[in-house]
Amino acid sequence: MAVTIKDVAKEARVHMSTVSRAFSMPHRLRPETRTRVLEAARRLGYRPSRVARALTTGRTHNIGFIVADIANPFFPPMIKAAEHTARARDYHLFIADASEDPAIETELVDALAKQVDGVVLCGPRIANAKIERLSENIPIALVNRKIAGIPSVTMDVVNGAETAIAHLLELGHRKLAYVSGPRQSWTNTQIGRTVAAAAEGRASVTVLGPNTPNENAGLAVAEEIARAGVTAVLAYNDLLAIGLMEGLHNLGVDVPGDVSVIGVDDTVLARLARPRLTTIVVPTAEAGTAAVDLLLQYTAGDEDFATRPAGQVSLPTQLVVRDSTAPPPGA
Amino acid sequence: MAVTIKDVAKEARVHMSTVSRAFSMPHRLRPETRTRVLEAARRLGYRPSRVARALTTGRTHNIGFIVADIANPFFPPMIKAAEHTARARDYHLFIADASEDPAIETELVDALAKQVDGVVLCGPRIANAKIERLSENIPIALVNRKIAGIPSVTMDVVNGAETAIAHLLELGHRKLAYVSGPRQSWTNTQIGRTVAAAAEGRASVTVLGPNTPNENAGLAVAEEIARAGVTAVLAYNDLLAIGLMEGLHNLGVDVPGDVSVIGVDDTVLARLARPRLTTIVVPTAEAGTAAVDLLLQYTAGDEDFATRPAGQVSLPTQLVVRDSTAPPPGA
DNA sequence: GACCGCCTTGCAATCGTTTGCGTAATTTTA
DNA sequence: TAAAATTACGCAAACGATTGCAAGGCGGTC
Repeated sequence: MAVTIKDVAKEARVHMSTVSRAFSMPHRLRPETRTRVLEAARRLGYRPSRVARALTTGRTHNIGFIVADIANPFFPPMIKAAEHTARARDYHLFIADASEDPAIETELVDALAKQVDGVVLCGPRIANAKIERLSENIPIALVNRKIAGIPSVTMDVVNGAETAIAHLLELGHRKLAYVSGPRQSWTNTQIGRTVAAAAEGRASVTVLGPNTPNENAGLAVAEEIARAGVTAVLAYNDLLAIGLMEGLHNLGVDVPGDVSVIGVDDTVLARLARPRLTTIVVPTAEAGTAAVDLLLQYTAGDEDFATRPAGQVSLPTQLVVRDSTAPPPGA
Repeated sequence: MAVTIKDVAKEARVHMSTVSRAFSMPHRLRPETRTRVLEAARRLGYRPSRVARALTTGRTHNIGFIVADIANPFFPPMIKAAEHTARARDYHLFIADASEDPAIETELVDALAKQVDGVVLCGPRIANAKIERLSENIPIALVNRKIAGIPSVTMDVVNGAETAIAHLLELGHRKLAYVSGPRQSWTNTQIGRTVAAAAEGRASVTVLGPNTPNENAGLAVAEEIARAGVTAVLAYNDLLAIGLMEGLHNLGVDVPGDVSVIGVDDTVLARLARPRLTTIVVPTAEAGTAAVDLLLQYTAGDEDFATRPAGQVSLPTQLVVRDSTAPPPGA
């Protein structure tokens, strides 16, 4: 039914191998035959079958892109950037949603392994050891996780969180809280540690969580925050922060009058929420691009990929102060 | 390197064809051999190669999912639902972002065609005639577009827009505007027509656009709206509506005091914006699910797919009234 | 003018499965 | 218990490309 290399060969009166070469090694053909073949291919509307090609070459020209939750507005810009740069390199992207579940994530890697050249794990919830094991079978690149020997791009949330805490301390806050995210999130532990260290000796820190990083969880944690008597809170991400703000509002607690709130990610939502959310902006699109480039360069060449050096990129973050932070009451 | 059907055959002391059958037609094997094979496969960690399988069967078990703009919050919930239902049917999803460009969209269909069993076009910007032509070569399902003979799921925006206009008329508005979206969008022309028809003889309608459906375009159109002297506007989608609200705010025009604004889609943003946006809610997740199910049922069986009846689904919409609509000034 | 080497192209094996066909083994039937 | 019917499994040819090898043609060199 579909037009194959054989049809083109017949049309151009050459052997299939010549047709193949017209596409993959054009310089090895006499210009005349090359154009004859290409012309025939054009006439017939021939497109090489990536499936068949993959079988012999071992390269599918596909990438798996696994995220924790597509609906989390943190991911779409990253996916978009990743898809665009992949396409520019002549690669296609499988997208899969792991639903914040390590088991699903692992299964997804295994399921995709045979039909991709590598996979990028975004905000993986899998344990390091397991990732290392998986990456023996298939090239893996990480976003928001750092493991020696595995390509990764991370956001410098340490610096971001330090800046955020400094901001709060400067405003005069002395009783802080961290609304933490998923336990398996690398970013989460990074932020948690940084908050503790940065506040050390200057303010108290209550940690609440772990929480699923969505608005409902933020909403649910509001009461606890109100009871805790803290005057400022840093949340694992914008979703939690926004849910929290809504919850506090429902409780009659004023943001930022009674308590200040800071998020992380600077998703579209941060600008839209009222009060507009002070947050740590992370370069998601750049991360997407960097991840596929790192992966592709890791899989390039034909020596065993595991022996090649794995690139590691750290992207800068920055605090953007909006309306959800202010001095504590009575200051 | 990877373990193949041959390795399993050797391990289980049977022919490869038996291994193949152990997976694809287990009932045709003696229970004893079947378990022996399956056991061997398990020991070796064997996973059939979908690539090789695709070559012989002609079915890749992959679906292409093409959207106009991944970053538009309208799409992620749809993609997520589509991916989940596809996975439940043992299919994987290629995602591609057409950047609101018909040429890219067409190219994407062609590029993906050889490695998918069908593609879902979400909010296509391609002309009907071209879609019909493409769908001769590869099964296509449509979201937010209706073409005879092609499976499609559409949102009943006609009813939604009628309700929205009725709402505005009842509030007392007599000078309306429609901020239109992309010219090639089926939804856009549906809404445009409905607005004109519903207002006929009861209110004037100014149409502004076409516009790229994002916040910036909405922001840019604000001045024109202010000058037009209308008291209520329906926008093609939430993004435009929200950008418009921001633009009006900058101009000192009060929403909903001076002009009422209604959006379409009910993305997360609608609840978050201030004033909270009155909008038409459309069932995006259901659409994603329905689209892949329609496509899969369209591609099932082995007669020529073009001869099979194409399912068409219309999903209900509904107006949710929030804070961005009110009676016109002086009413 | 014979030999050598390069350039161009054809030949055929291969990638990992599936599947129609054939045959040996087993069960059913008479 | 022999013949017929059925079942279980092996054989080998596809699927659509890639690629190492070889052969033929050609020009250049001595």
